Amino acid sequence: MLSKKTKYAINALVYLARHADEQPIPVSRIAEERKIPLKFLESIFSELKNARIVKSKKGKYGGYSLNGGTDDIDLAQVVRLFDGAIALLPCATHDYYEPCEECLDETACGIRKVALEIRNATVASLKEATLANILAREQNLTR
Amino acid sequence: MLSKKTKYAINALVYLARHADEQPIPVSRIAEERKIPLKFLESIFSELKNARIVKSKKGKYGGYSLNGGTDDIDLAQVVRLFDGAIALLPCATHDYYEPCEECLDETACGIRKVALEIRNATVASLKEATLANILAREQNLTR
DNA sequence: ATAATACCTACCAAATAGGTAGGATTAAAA
DNA sequence: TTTTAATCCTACCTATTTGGTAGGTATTAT
Repeated sequence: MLSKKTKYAINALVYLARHADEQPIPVSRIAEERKIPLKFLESIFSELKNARIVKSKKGKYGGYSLNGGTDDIDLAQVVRLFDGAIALLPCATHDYYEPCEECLDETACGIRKVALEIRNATVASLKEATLANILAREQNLTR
Repeated sequence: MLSKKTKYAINALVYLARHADEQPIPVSRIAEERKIPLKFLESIFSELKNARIVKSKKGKYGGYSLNGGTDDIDLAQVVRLFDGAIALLPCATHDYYEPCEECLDETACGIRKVALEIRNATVASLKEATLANILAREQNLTR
């Protein structure tokens, strides 16, 4: 399960993508419209900015905007940023790799093979899910 | 990421599957061989028994054995038992379903569609991963 | 009887999740 | 130049979950 933080982040980014014309948008507006606790969302945007997924404009009439096009931001980036590794097992991740303690031969481990299979499929789906792709899915009700 | 509890459970079940001929097997033996804390593993087996995934024999020379064939037990059952829902979002699960608070039209939600896609693929992989299948993957090094 | 096992109840410490509080800094507008 | 509205920063907080431990009771083969 995704954490609330990740869910909030995704919702906020989709909101930014949907209002790409009127940016920058203040956090307060997103917090209100999407019913997300303001201070919590502020800290989320702080992390999104550090990760260069959004950029900010300070002061009055400031706010956040997407850093890059809606095609450049996908859910794999966001999930990794807030929830860490995507795989079910540390031995099946690329970025957060750790071997299992009692694994004699990792390349022969059946459990790991399942985990790798699932990880590959999940990452592929999450990478395909760019903000543009999510918006397109919402238009296209025939699914 | 799977919890340690789930990982321990999977490892213990694979151990039982691998030694299907010499059952029942005491928890102490699995704990020792797989380096799992004994008391913790005991509580895991208690849950596995409640879920009728294993069966027990009390007293001296007792222990646990698989309840059913190695084809009947798959990772979806085990993961659901210990970690709960498999999907990334509550609105994309069958058993643990909950709507999103701010979702106006769930059937049109792009994020949910991604989550459903991933869930379906993940559940399919986990169901395919029976204990028999895992053992087969370990034999078959050519993957 | 004894040894070895499952089973049961209670407790516990550390980490994580999900926030809140209070302000300092910046920049546009009046 | 003051006001307003925004980001940014530091610190704190509480509840839940995770990953165990402790200490025993009941059961069964030898």
